[in-house]
Amino acid sequence: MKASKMLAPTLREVPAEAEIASHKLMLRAGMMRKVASGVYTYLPLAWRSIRKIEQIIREEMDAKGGQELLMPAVQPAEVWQESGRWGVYGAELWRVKDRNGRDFCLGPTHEELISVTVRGDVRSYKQLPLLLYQIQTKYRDERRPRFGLMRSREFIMKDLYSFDVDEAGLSESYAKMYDAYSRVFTRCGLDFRPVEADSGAIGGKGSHEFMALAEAGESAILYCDTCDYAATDEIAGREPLPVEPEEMLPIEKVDTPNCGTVEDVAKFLNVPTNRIVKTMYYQADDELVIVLIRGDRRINEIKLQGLLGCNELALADNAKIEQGGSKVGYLGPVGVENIRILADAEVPPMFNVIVGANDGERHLLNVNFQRGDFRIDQVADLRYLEEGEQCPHCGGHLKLARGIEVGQIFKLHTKYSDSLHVNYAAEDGAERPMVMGCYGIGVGRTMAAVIEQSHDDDGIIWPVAVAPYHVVIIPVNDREQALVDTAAKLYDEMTAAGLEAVLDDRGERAGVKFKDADLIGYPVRITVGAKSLAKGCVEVKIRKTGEMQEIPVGDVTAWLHDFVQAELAVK
RNA sequence: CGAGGUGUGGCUCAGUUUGGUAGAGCGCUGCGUUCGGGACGCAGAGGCCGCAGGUUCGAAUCCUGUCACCUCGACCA
Repeated sequence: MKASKMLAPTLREVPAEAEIASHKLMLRAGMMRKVASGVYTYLPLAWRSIRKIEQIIREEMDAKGGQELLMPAVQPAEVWQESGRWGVYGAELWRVKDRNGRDFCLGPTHEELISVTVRGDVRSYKQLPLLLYQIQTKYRDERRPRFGLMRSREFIMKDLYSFDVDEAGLSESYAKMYDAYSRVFTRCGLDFRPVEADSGAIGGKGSHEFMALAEAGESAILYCDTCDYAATDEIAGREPLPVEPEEMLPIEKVDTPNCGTVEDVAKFLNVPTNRIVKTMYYQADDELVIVLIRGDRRINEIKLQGLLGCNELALADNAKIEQGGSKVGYLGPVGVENIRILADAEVPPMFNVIVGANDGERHLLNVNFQRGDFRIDQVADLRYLEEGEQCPHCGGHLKLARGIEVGQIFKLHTKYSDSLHVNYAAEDGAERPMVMGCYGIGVGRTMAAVIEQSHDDDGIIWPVAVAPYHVVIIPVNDREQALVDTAAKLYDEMTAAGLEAVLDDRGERAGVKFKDADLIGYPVRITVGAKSLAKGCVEVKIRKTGEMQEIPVGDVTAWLHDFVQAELAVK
């Protein structure tokens, strides 16, 4: 590619829309442009990287026996109604109507369609297992698109679906994908961790997310500093630690004016926040429920929603709660009737806790569940684990990190094969539901994650495997014919050798070319200058290390070939 | 969905308070000088100031509406 004709409009200034490094750099390097909120055009440089990531994915999926197909982005409402998700998916499902007013959606995922496809054409256990995948544009009408390709409304995703005869088969498929995903992200040059995860709206039990570690990541993960435990903060949980027994004291009601928060109460009564039990009212669909949790903990609404099995979950309106002397900030479980009370597992064993009194600005001291002071209908793990807590596996210390979710794998079991009747005839002739799994990779997000992890003040530092090009060749002065000729010769030679080269033949000064080369992040830069050429050499600079060396003109192509091969070898 | 903010040339922004016929830097075009880390000079091109109404002799500027975009929040009783 000649730089003079390449559509890579680099910017000196950062467009106002960008917040994080990867987004800024993609805009500045002339890789992408915004069309609407969360909707982008991929310019040629970005598209080359994306195609490389896709190719890596294809190779690894195919290596596990995956077959690529392509389903439509536009999906009729009927199949979503059949699976029951038309009603529960919510506002993120991008719904559209055709000219006749019939409902469709732009697919956010393809469990429904793949199920319909498979149930129509797969009948026998002899055809299983089956691994089908596509790389396709997905749509999610995010309430808040942000960070460029990190969270966009239209994005490219690889989604693979596995169909097996039984759970053992699913476990095998799942293990294959776990391995394939690890290879994909390793080849892309990412620093990542697979972590135990919640299966969210997709449903089913058993899931891992592949997290690219990055401060700009939107997800929090907890991992152990001793063993290999790692989980998203959404699902991380552990058994409560044993509590030291105490003598149960008589309940006492005390005034706690202007103490509407746990911190206020703790300060006012001079006790630690973990002596307090918070009483939270939630609206779960049509039901009002109470959740009790230790004062220094945070309720994990994902766990709560999972327990309740509701579609909508939110803190209840104050108006609904504040009846008969109760006041938000001074709520408690004692004496409450007709409302279901859930408690985090840490709560029941506690002694002499402080709760709101449901009576103006007062709290109760020395309340004990074990004495029957209040009722609990259901106990469960409902909280977030915090950094520094003991690891649930080994007792080591948990650390918190942020990550970008670049992939997730799920065991769906028979969730969709049941609702969508994806059955097969087993060896004994009986009809059984197929056991399914689904496995996604955010392609654009993977590219953004690579940049997020690999850049410096000057620009992107592409790993060779996903770099738009391998090398840029810069004649340092366009008016010296020997330099121009040598650069052109190298360019032809490298291109003929199958290397991906850009010849910077623009009539720019050297400084501009160097700046752009660093910004765009070519792994290798070859500078053709008079001094080196006098010795029959060119300068070769490796972007990643900054390492510079002079190599004879006749040897550079071979050198580059070896360099690229070495970088592409999976570590 | 709630709160705040911003819409002026391809990009970054000034001008809006106090209405008077549209600016700067970067980028772009041409010429010249320069030429190894975002050069300089001269000459140009490019904007119905988001859109629609209104007030006014006159609106980028004031008023009303609307759209888009950005940020924060949507959570601890």
